[in-house]
Amino acid sequence: MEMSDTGKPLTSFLIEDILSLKDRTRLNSKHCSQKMDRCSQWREGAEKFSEQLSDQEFGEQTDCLDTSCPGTSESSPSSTGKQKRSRAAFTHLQVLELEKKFNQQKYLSAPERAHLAGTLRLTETQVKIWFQNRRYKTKQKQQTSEFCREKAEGLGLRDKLVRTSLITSFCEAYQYRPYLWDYSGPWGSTLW
DNA sequence: TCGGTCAAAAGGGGGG
DNA sequence: CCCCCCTTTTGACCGA
Repeated sequence: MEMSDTGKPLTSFLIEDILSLKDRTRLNSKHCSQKMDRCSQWREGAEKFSEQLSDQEFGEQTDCLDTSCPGTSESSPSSTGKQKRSRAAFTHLQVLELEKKFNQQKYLSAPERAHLAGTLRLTETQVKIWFQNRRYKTKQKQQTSEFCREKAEGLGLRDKLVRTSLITSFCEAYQYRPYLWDYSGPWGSTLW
């Protein structure tokens, strides 16, 4: 189990990050209503894993990884002829570990990728594509933050109503995309 | 059950 | 090969 400088498992920080979405989604609930449940999936998932990890060290515990994940098992071409493209739904734990690694480094070498894939019971391609997509999402998020900050700066502090309106628009646009929310974003934590 | 919606895994083009 | 940059398609969920 990899530890942070403070001695806490790195995994716990990820869980804290995900759990922090709880308060934000609650703040956005007046815009969100029904779609709140999608965010709830993340929260509930994080809470469940938080409980799991408090009971047992993750370490070499791999049997809790969902091997029924469609993408992890080699999908042999069906005899029906036309092959339907399948999209694997990674488990929360797989995503947690991928996120943990991504927090450490944005790019993986081939050996690192192979090791991670083996640990998570994913293919190397899946890990590669996941990192690729994740980098793209991060970039999108940064661009969004950048854009919104420039907007707010352009308005200055004199008109907080306008700024609030902008922020509200932002929240409405990205309420269903938690990964786009910048934790230490341009408006800081006071916004949330 | 069915259609709408969303996130995200995978596809694919272009470049080094 | 792998990367970025979208785009497509799928799986999961929800309300009616």
